[in-house]
Amino acid sequence: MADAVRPEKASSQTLKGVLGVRDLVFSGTIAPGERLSEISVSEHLGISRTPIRAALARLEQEGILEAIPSGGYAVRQFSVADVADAIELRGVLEGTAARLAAERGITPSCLANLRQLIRDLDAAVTGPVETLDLDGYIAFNAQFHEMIAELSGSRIIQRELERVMQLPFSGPSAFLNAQTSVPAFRTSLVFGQMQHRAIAHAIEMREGARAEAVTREHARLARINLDFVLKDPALMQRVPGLVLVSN
Amino acid sequence: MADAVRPEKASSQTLKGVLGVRDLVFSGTIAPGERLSEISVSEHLGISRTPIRAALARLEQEGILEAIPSGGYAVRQFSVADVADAIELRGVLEGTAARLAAERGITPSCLANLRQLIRDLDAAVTGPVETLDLDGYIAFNAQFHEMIAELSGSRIIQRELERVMQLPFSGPSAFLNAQTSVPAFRTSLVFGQMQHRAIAHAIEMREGARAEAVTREHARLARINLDFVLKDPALMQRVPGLVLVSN
DNA sequence: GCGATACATCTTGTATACAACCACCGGGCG
DNA sequence: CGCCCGGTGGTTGTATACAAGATGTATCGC
Repeated sequence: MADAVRPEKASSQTLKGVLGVRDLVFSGTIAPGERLSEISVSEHLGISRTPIRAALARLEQEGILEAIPSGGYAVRQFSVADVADAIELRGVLEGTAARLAAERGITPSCLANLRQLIRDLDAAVTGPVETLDLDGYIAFNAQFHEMIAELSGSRIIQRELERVMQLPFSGPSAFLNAQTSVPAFRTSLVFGQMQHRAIAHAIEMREGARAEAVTREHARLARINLDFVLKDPALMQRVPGLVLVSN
Repeated sequence: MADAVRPEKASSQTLKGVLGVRDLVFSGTIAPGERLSEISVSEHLGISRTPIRAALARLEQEGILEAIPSGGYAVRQFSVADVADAIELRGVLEGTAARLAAERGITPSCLANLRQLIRDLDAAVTGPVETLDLDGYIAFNAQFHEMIAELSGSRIIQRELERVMQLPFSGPSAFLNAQTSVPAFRTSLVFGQMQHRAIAHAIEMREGARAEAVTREHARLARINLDFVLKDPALMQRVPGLVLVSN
């Protein structure tokens, strides 16, 4: 999603390889645990082995592939516990980012942006549940979490947070798309937005401990959504990364 | 140090490349911010460009190089604040690992291992400060921190913790080597060991909050050591990664 | 004299050919 | 009949050759 705007070093073929293999994995063409050979991938995508090699290495550090001891890569397999841990980890890191933002203070202009974002999110969830602007909420929600990372004022934390969110199911919007049709879920967005306000307020008031605690708890919303989605196979298929989860 | 025992996928040439470039960077041959071209590195190490390319990509995700927008890599430059943040980050992650270990509980055999490690560390710091077994302490200390990561019972956390420790100055033993000659430092080891005991006790007693808090604070010892080392250029040179720190 | 454009050189990105390694399979020997 | 050993296929690891892009410089025009 946001990865499309990351030129980094992949000019063309390598990027094609990354995207292609990602699709191969998330579409379920290659089963979790299955080994994938450079040559077959390169033939399948019509790209030479060299960029495929680079793409595979990238995807390994991205977390959806794992290196095999004897060489080569296999599709990484996740358990439900892994997903829960990834969510917990995101909560811990975002909580730290929020705490640092509160402790170190943020500039007035940043505060203005933060408040604007809160207003945008408010607008998206205000009114009767039927008229919620879900797409807008998802976009602003992603922006909000991105901003928390920035406000920490720490390149190191920011970088690590970006890394953790690369896992397909640990992002803040991972389970949102799946549940558009579930009524109870929509009201939970309102609750999530209350937490957003609390986080922003804590940062503004420089209440570090509160900012951290609330942000951590906020991430556990994803955990709840995960449990919910797991009960319904139809919903599971709408969460892209969940094909990697075994049991 | 512990990287030598990581075959992963680098059989020979790529590994040589990683080690070679690492040395080039840490020896100060290449200044922070300086661009390093594949061809010059490949000539310098007598290796073809292909494995060098892989090595450079590895070192980028390891954190000591950064990708240049126009292609290629440069030696990453760190500020003192970055180092402090990396230490904070390690504390947060280790704290989480310790909390999870406490909350989820550990097996009796793991507990026995943990206690044994505490005894080993005790033995290394017992007695007059002149006779401290510093090398032993460093080794057991590294083992202790590794064990905390394992006890979390989470592959995800463990993997992330390993990643963060790859930064040369964020490991638990990063500043220990440098200060063998400083008397005041040695007594701080005793204090650190008290924290080790508290962490182990908290995990055993399943006191998650305490385990997390103490482990976080324990990491800040490194922060103190950092401030101390920064005052003395002679000491700075004994911490390998500190050549990457600019101001 | 200054700016812009075109060229030259160096850089990385890509493709392909070769070598080494691992694993599997078959046959022979104990 | 089982185990060990050697061959063979396929895989990844490495080297090199080529193409495309970027950057810096020099020259030409204004």
